[in-house]
Order: sequence, then C-alpha cells, then structure tokens
Amino acid sequence: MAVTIREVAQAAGVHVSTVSRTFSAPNLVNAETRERVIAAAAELGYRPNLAARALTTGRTNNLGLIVADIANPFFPPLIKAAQSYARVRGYQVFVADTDEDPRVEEELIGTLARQVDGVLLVSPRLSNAAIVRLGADLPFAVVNRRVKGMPAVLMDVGTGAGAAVDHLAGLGHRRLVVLGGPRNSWTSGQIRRAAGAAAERHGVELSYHGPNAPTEQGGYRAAAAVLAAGATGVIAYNDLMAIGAIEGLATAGAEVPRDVSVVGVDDTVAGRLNRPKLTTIAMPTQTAGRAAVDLLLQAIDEAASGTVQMILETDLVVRDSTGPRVAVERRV
Amino acid sequence: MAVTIREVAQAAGVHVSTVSRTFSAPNLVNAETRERVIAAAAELGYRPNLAARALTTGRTNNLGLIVADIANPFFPPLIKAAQSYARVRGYQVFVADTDEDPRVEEELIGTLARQVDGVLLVSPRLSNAAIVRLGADLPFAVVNRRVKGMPAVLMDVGTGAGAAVDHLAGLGHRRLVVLGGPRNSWTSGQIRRAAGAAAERHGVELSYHGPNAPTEQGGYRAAAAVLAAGATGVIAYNDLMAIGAIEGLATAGAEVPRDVSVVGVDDTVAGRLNRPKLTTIAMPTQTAGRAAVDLLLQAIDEAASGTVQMILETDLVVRDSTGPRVAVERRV
DNA sequence: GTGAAAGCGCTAACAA
DNA sequence: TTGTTAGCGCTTTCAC
Repeated sequence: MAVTIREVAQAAGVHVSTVSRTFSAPNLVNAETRERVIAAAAELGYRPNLAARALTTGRTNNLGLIVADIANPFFPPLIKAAQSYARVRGYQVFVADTDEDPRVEEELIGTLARQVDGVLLVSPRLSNAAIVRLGADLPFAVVNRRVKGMPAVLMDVGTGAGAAVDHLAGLGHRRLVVLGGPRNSWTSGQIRRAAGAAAERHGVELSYHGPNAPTEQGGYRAAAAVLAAGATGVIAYNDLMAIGAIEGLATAGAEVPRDVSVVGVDDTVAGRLNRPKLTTIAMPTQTAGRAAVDLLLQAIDEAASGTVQMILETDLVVRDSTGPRVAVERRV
Repeated sequence: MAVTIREVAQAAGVHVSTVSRTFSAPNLVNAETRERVIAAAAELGYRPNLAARALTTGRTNNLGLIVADIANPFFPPLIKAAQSYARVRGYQVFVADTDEDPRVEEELIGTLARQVDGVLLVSPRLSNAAIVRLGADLPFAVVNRRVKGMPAVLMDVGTGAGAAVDHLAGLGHRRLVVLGGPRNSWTSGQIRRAAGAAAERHGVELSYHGPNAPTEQGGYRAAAAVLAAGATGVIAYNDLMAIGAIEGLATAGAEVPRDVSVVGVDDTVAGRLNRPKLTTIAMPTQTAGRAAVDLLLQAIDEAASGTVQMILETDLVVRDSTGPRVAVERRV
C-alpha cells in the first residue's frame, strides 16, 4: 500500500494533523518542524491522496474536458493548451469524446460530475436548455456556444465568415452556398447568419445546405448540392469538410479554384497541407483553450460571480482554394 | 451539496449499507427493497461519489493516458480509441501531454499515481530503467516500447521499415538515410535497426541522422543532411518530419520524388493530404489504443499475471513521394 | 504551534 | 436479507 500521512507523522515524530498542515497551510507550522516533516515525507516518498483530500475539502482539483471528436484536427491543439494550462494551475483533466452524440455528452457529464470541480464543454452538441439544466449541478464553461449566464469563450467566426463573403464577392462570385455543420453547432449558426448578412450587403445570392457531418465525407457528399445550386463560391463548416468538398467537386469535373472557390474554417494542419492550399478562417484554438480554463477556474472559485463571455477574433487566411470567377462560357 | 447515500437511505426507509449494496452487489438485496432504493435514488438524482468509493475499495476506476504531444496527429486517433474503449469498460481517463519532456512525464506519473488504477504510456520518452522503477508503484501498459516484464503493445514498424527499404532499393536507390526521432523513442530505434538490416541485404548504403524533433521543423532542418549525404532515398521518423523534409528539400532545389524519394511513418491525415501524397508506413493506432487499454485492465485485475506483449503489424502504403532513381546527369 | 477528535461518502466485514 | 460498526486518507475545528 502507498505511504500515508500517518507513516510520515510517525517518522517525523509529530501528529498527523501537523503533517497535514505542513502541506496545506505551511505557515501555520513551526519552520523547524516543517523541515522535519518534509524530510520524512521525501524520505518515504509520500504523495498526498487527492481523492481523500477531495472528500473533506470538496475540491477534487480535477477538470473535465468534453469534445465532440478528439480525432478532428480542430480539437487537439485546444485540448493540449487547456490541459497544459490546467496543470500549471494545479489541475488534472479528464478528456472525453462524445462522438458527436448529445446523449453521450449528457451521460459523460453525469459520470464526471462528482469527480471534477468543473467541466469545459467545447463545441457542445447539447441544446442550450440541456446545458443550463446540467449546469445547475456543476460549474461549466463553454467554448463556441453562447449560453445565458454561463462563462464562455466564443471564437467570433461571424466576422471571419463576413470577410470570406467579402473576399468571394470581390472575386466576382455571385452565387454562394454555405455548407452547414452539425445540428446544434453554434459555430455553424454563426457562419450562416454572418455570411447571409454579408451576402445581402453585396447583393449576392446565398443558399444554405445542411446539416452535414463535419468530416471529409460530409463535404464530399455535399459537393453535388453545390453544383446543383449553380454556386461558384462555397463556405464550408470546417477545413475537413472543405477538403472533402474539393474532392467531391473534382470527381464531378469541377476544379478548384478554377470553377469553384472554396473557403474552410479552423485553419488546421489539414488545410495547410491540402493542395490547393485552403483559404480558411483561422480560429484561435490555443488561446481559447487557455482562456476557457481560466474562466472555468474563476467560476469555480467565486461560486456565482458575474458571467464573463470572452470573444476572440478570427482571421480570413487567403491561400489557393479561392480565385476569380471565370465567365460561364469558359467553364466545362 | 450533492445527494449522498444517506439521503437515499432515508427516503427509501433503509440503512445506508443497503443502498450501498443495491449499487455494488444488487443480487444481495431483496428485489422489492432494491426497487424502492433505486426509485428513491432516481427521484433524488443520486450519483455515487467515485472518489469516496475509491477510498474504501482502493479502486478509482480511472486510467491515466500519457502521450508526448496531443497535437501530433499520430496520437489523437489512439487517444480517441483508448478513451472510448475505457469508457465502455467503466473507466474514465486522464489525458496528459508531456511536451516530449521525460521529466514532465515522470512528474505526471507521480501526480496521477494515487488517482488512477493504472497508466498507459504511449510512445514514452522516459528510459526503460525509469519506467521499470516507476512501474513498481503502479500498473503500467506501454505502447511502442518493449520493457521487460511489462504489458506492451508494439507496432512492428520494423517490418514496415524493411519493406520501405525493399521498395526504395527496387526503385534503384543506392544511398539511403534514416532521419531518426527523439532520443528515447523505441520506434525510432526499430526503424533504424530494421532499415539497416534490409539495406545490408540489398547491398545498399544507409546512414543515420538524428535525433531530430518529430515535427515538420525537425524534418525541414534535416533536409540539409540528406543532401550532404548524397542520398536519394529517405525514411523519416514520422509523417510530419517527412513532410518537413520534403519542404526543406524543395527549398534547396531538390524535388520529391524526382530527385529524392521520401517515406514517412504513421499514415496520418497529414500525409494523405500532403502533395505529393506521402508514401508511408501505416500504424494501427486505433487497434493499439484499444488493445493497450485491454492489457492495462488485465494487469490491474490480475495483479501479477504473465506479461503480454502484443505485436501489431504495419503496412507500407505506396503513394506519390517515392519514385525511380533518376540518373545523376539528369539531376540538377 | 501542536494534538485530539470528528467527519467527508462510501464499502466491507460481522451480527442479527 | 438487513443493520451495525469500523475505517479508507485526509482536513479542520477546537482545545491545550
């Protein structure tokens, strides 16, 4: 069995409570005694049992981090940043994947509930109502979702989407289509709304096709709808989908960017490596991961303080998947 | 405060131990009482406190999963598979990232020690000696490392590397270089050894350059060494490095695969999306993730049973980054 | 500044 | 089949 506080106490010739204090409130213990205790602890290889501590303090020093799909390249940088920052702040993090399923998400929150001090919901697939309901039990912070009264980090994809429409309109495209993501995705809604507004400003036609799976496959399948709509400009929910759409278009004989221009979202490695290099909306994922942990810890510490919603900017990164519209007669 | 076993007991009109049994050993309790307890628990929204349970049982039902770099595309599919399979088996998993630093790895193991039943070390950067020492305290399972007496899942990259050399030699390349990965990487050693043996069989020259950072940057920097060695065939430690090397070669005026053939390892999305599409050694990451959890749980359950080392096959996937050697006079 | 004692939520003998 | 009791490792009053 592992070394406990009791054995350290014995070795140092003090009472257990003194050992406890040495670690949780060192200033309350005589410097000399403290030295002795610390030496004994080091000698025996003592490590506090956090679970036991949690039982009395009510603080586990653990966080939950729930994402839709770990393997989607959008998430790993965020997970990495969140996890590493949490560690600096003294927290370990449970990472869980919902496979894009809201029911799994709810179940996971339940399982995690008693063993974490709070949960980070990244691009949740749950409805706002469900989040609010579950949030009554447990501090939450959400990323890419606006929920009344809840700390949130929002990546303002709307401005990016607007810029994308400006960009496409500027290139002469008159008929655009937005390929939406999963049903409950806030990001997807933002893109649609902002792109719609921008299109109207430019007097450009814009239609919506969705929901789609946020994957290459989803994009590949959606290519048909793009052609059916007669669009020459596409804004896809994420890079993966944009890459899939480009493949799908190629299969149907339409080349990117010659015949159709495609814009992705996220600025993942995938988009940078793809050929043509993807024009995309860059999301500040690492900043978001860090900030979300910050907000969550704040929410945990100050029970019910004022809610903070943090908005991070996004940028349009122009690469090679967008180009000027070519006159109809030259197409096909 | 959260609902405890006591309140459920009161509501159901039974003693706490009966409630406890209803959840941990339902068959030991009268069907009728059980119903009543379950109903009361559901009514109150009771959720067992796993940390408290862990205190008495010594079982946390948590696992640790330590990787070198979450953002490296090799890991996410493995993490996803491991996490999802662990959940099916009733375990939650802490995911931690060491940033390729062995000291962080050791520290993380220490922190996790008392709150998990076992730890999965995926492509560890720690020395074997350190792993054995730390493993005395806590069940481990390792992936991509062979440690005496420890359950392991090995992706047999050696055969893949041999096949890669066969492939390159078959294309006429007579001078190859292996770009190694991090210092303590078992995979890197395997590649070097197997490639060396295969090169000897073919009577082909093979040199080694390493260690390198397992990133695009690392590959980019190593390109100079490739050219200096006068090699026309390269096997890189992973896809990222291969992609970086291709860029680096291009910068130096050498085109892939015209002037130099490059083989990666891992078969990540990155490699599939890169242009030229990467010839690479496919690693069964998802299978490995699942299998490793399996082995770890086995090790946890049967204290000190016979050690299992599981070897998974790898495949050479030929794409566009390798091609026939072109006569010297046509190069440059 | 340190010790004594109670208790966090739960399980596991042991009795009844 | 159910209740009683002790205790897991730790923190936290309260005395001294």
